[in-house]
Amino acid sequence: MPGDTSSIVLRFAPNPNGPMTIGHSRGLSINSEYSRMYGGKVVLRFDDTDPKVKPPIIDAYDWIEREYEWLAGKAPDIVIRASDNMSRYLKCAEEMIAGGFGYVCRCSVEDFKRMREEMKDCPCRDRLVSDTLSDWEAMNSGEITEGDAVVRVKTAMALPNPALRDWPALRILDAPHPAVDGAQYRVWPLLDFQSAIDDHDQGVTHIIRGKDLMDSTRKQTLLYEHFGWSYPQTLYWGRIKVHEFGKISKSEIKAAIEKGKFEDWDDIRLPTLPALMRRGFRGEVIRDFWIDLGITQKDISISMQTIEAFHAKRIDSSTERRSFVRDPVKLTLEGSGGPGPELSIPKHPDGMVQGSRDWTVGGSVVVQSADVNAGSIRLKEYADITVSGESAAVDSWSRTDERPVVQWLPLDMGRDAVLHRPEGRLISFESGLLEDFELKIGEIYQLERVGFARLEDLPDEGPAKLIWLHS
RNA sequence: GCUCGUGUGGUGUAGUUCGGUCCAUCAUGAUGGACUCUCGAUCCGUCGACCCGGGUUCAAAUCCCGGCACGAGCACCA
Repeated sequence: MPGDTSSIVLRFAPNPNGPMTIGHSRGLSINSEYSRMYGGKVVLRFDDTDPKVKPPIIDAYDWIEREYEWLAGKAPDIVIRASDNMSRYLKCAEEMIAGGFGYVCRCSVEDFKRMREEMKDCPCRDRLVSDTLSDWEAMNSGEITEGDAVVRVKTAMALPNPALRDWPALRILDAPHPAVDGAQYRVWPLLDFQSAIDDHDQGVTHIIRGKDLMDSTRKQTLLYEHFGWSYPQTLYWGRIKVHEFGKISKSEIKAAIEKGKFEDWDDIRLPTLPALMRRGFRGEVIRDFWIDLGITQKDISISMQTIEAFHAKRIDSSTERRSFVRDPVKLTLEGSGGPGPELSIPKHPDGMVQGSRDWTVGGSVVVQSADVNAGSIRLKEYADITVSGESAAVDSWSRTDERPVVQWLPLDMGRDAVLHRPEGRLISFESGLLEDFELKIGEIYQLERVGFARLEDLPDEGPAKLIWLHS
């Protein structure tokens, strides 16, 4: 990391207009990891100064703090809401106007766009400071209506980069803010202005952000020069795309939820952090995954499968096994001798999880219907059998030949369960019998020959609810 | 259109600052085999890349010039 790293201050600044998504998780992982490496601090700042186009959701402040902790493994060092700093932004704006490096512009959007293209000064640019100051007051008092004026930072209209030419800093918005008292403010700062002031006020030393914000850095640097501040060191990462999800838009997800296309923000088909949490992903594994990828400015495109493979590898050795027989068929066992009714099966085949699952085998067992077609099968860890109709003859207790090994359950050991599994735009429901041994809500199990799943609910009445994690 | 950024196997990366130690690293993937009473894991092998074209040089992934491709910004969004 460049610059003085003796006591770094980083920041992570989401908009609380929904929970975080997998996209945010990269930014947060990288910021929190750098903070850990250098013994620095992270400011969690809610950039919530657009009550109109991206209105904050009041619950999202808490969601995000929880998600932060889940992913980073610790709470943020400082939590700030931009909407609490409104008076500071307005004061800075006034100072900017009074200092002559900002002005109130009353041109229409189209007119200004044209002047920007033609590199021509806007007529509002060279008005007397006193005139533009009175316009500023009029903006705040309500004499100027929404859309009729904007405060711009005076840079230069001849700048080669069109994005930098007299960029907009504040605008009028007549909309209530859910976290701010009523109609207290009319003029709200845009991101580049708000964030620039906050970074300075909060003593941010390093900014690590997506390279789509490179022009923000340049805009804000120009503003810092006006104020005589020095800009933080800045690092960028490239665009990230997850194949399965494409572009993620919180407002589109919100609309889809309202239309009933998804259950809620934690619908298991969604790329949100609540959905990932619900499926049983572990925050520190997701974090390690992003850190493994590193930060480069290259645009990258990864598959959810890559994340899942990484996750499976990390949790495998600490995840207990359970049997889950889908589409079960009941078989009556006919045979004598054998190991007796008590059976002990390890919680994990390699013994990384100590202990065993103790089964009591009665006269009946269940196997998956697709497995009985093979005729001769081996009930794993138990017996070689040959199926005929609804009964099965035990050929041998020990493994004697190459017949397929199948999952099974003593009938009395199973309880009804439904596995919920995201299948693209749909959710599939697979019913079966789940091994009823030391089940705990919230726990992740590897369902043998099926995959990893989280046990979400274990009602007294009705089937247990399993949520698919990954294979 | 203007501005900025990025190009290394299918995917993600190391190496580029300061040219040689790079017939290019590691992981994942694909594939062949061994092993295994779930999936897998493990072990052995194989496949596969420096965007293109010039230039400088004894020597270029690395430096220079010119293309090309992709991405982002040019919002009264964040």
